[in-house]
Amino acid sequence: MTEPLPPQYEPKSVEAPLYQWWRDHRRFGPRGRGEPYVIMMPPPNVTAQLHMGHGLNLSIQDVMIRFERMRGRDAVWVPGTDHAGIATQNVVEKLLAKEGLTRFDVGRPAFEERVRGYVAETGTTILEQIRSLGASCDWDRTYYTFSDDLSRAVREVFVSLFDQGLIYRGKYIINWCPRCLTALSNEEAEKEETDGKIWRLRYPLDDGSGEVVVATTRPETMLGDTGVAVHPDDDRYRDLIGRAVRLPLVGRLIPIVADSAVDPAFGTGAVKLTPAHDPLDFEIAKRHGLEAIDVMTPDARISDAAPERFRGLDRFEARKRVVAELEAGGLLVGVDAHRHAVGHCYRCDTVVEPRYSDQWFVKMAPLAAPALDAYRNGTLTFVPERRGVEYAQWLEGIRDWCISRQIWWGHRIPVWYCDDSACGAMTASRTDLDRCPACGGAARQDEDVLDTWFSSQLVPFSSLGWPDATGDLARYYPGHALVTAPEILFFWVARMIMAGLEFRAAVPFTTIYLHGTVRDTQHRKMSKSLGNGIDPLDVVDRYGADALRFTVIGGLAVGTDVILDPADLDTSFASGRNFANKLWNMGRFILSNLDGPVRPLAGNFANVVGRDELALGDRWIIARCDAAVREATEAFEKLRLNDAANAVYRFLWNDLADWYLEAIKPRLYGDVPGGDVARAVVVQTFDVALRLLHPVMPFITETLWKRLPGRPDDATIMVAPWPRPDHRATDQAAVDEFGALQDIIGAIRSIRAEYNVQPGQSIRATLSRCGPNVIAALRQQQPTIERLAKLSGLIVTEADPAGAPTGASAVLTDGTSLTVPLGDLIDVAKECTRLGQEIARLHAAIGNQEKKLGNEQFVSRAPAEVVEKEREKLASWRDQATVLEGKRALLGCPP
RNA sequence: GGGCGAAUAGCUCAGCUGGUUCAGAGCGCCUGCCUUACACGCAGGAUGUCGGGGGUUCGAAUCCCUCUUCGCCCACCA
Repeated sequence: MTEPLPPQYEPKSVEAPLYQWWRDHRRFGPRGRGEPYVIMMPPPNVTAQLHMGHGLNLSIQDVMIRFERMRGRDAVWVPGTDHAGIATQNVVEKLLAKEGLTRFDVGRPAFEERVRGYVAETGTTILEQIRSLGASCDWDRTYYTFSDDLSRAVREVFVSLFDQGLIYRGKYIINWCPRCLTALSNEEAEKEETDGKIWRLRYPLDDGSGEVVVATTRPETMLGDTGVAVHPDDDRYRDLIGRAVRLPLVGRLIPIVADSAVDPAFGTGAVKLTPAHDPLDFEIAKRHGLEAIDVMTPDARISDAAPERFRGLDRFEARKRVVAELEAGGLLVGVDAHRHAVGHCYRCDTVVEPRYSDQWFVKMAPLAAPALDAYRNGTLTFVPERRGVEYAQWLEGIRDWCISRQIWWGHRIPVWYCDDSACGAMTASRTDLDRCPACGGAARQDEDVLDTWFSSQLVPFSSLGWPDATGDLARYYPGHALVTAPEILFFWVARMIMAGLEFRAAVPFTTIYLHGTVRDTQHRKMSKSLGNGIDPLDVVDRYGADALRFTVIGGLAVGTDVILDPADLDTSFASGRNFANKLWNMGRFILSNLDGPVRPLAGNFANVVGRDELALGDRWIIARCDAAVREATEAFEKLRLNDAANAVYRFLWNDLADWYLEAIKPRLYGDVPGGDVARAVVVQTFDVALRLLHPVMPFITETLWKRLPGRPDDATIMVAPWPRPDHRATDQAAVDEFGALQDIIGAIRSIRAEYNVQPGQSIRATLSRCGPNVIAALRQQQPTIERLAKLSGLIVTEADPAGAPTGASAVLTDGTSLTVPLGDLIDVAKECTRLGQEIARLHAAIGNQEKKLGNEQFVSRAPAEVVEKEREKLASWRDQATVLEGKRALLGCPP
């Protein structure tokens, strides 16, 4: 690794050897050292390749991990799991396509084996992809839905909850996806505001003496009506309670019941009851002993329970047909537009059908209570904070969790039923059964599988060897942070917390960092189906992992979305790409100028090189570097990763590269003495900056850092100590003096540009009215000023600029007067205008300031400090204006 | 319908506890430079009634109210 750096920054040639080296050395970080710091790895999508969301997620996590490791903690990733939701569905569909199968070709156990194999295969690839982003995960196994550990844990948990009576089975209205042919949890049925209609239907009384008008948004369900409900206090219907109506189209006689769940103000105040297809109807019907008639097949066609002419019709077809027939029969009173929330399947977006069905549930209230406490007592920290409110609200209103699914992959429910109907025992078991434990007869396992999140919620401990409580579990549980997208706050995060509290008596992590979504310029979520995605590996290929990481981290305020333009990668990733290149070239420049002796600095910036040997620029860059250490450290600690990244960026580019490196060139080249000190300082500050930046840009920083002098071959920045602030570096005088120098150089450069002075053309400048205390300092910096402002000569004088030659001029904030004689380049009229504008600007500011200070209220009420500062400002501006007016007079400008 | 955010340069966004980094950054734009680390660069520059209106305050991009517009979460009013 000691060959000279290639002149061109080539991401691949930087990343490939390091990646290999990290892997060979298994040196991503310490193991078993210090206090552990654990980040839960969210589900990597094993279906094909990472998407930009993963790129973002992995970058954030890796920054946190690397930061902690450098601070001496044993930071690890706990492998997450691929869940059987959208991701595994994709896996399965790919597998089916690959093997030319249809979903019904395969028996469950055999099929699970194949899924398992495929996942293991692609999982390895995904690991490689994850690492190519620079992610320092040092685990080498995949942990997926069908791993044996997880299967064991699932049974353990299921049986435990079952034995406590927290899992039960029953017939309830659940959300049903007619396309996936399975039950869904409430969370999986995504509500979407939809413009629909509400129909008012006429139901005649059985004796023809009148009618009830009911309102419905799903008229087709009337085929399954078994009653009509009204509010008991509703005067309009009081007399009808207990009577019966003749259900149109079907002819069934159904009762009118009174129930306070009915809102008399909504619709017509009368609700048709379809207990098999609506949760509220179901509740009401249960209270009144009404039958539930399921009029739909699993794929949402009208079933045999309905009159023959409707059978087999799709639900939406049936809706039209029912409405048409009612209208024809004069039974349609009216129809209104109605906006309401309709559930959609989160996997396939099909409209969910509420369906009466026999399913398994988890009783959530007892599990939710401790999880809510953990938030309220401050154990859990959400970043950003407001997500905690969502978390709490969800837990407060939590409903029982439907965990059974009728899909053809997943963990089977570990319950066995006795074949003998006389026995009828139902047994939950950790091991497979073939006989009924009660009567010894044949037993068969429940056909349904568990909601994927039932297993996913166990990952924080199941992946650490649970139920074995020693080893990794003892060391790494409870963990610390989870970084994920807010979409799965309820699906996954909340449930992991509940499961952790229930089975390990501790929350699995205390910090929950919820990052934003990656979107395109139209603010649409990036997705494969829309084709607006950015493949992070493509970005890595073009610009490098460091550029990708810097772009997303630097442009990411906590909890906000990241907007990237898939059509213009060059622009989207420009900040990271440019910075990577800049850093590379800074490294090349510094490393190629270390030929002379480099004296080490002890500690961060201390004094093997004596303080009196340091030049102003040295003291300044050391102070700036120390400030960057403080800023970056604080920002990382607060998880304000963008602030941290940008703080280091500013230090490296705006301070180190733009000013310090330029300032020390003569010393480095040996034109002036002090090269060894300059080398010591530049190595030291660059080293510190590389370490600060390493969490964000691991590859370039490692590559450059390893080549700094005095590094053993196997040294790695990954475990280099995190820079600490050093009070000895603080040097306000140097910051002020160097700042003045920057102002002077800036003013001269402005004049050069203003008058189009060609770079080759040498000019002179005069600084006058310098205070006696700064004049010595300025004279010392004269060569630096001349160099950076491209002057052929600089006169520094205490005198007033009286009699100064004609030239362009400016005044600095401390009242120093700058004059640049330009000979025939000068345009007196232009200069007069320029000065006039500047003076006008100052007068305006002076006017405002006088008004402000003339305000008795301000002077008496504002803190003395503030008032004093404002006075100083005013004095300085007046002084500047006076100087400029003098210059104007000298030029003979018209007043 | 309930809860919560956001609106700042052409674009994407910082601006944390009201007052010296208060109007900023990156990209884009304009002018001049291939200055031997870097043209993915250097130097200089332009651009904003900080969404509208009101209030609190000596002082508001920042705090309060209100309106407008977007967004997120939740919700069995059929």
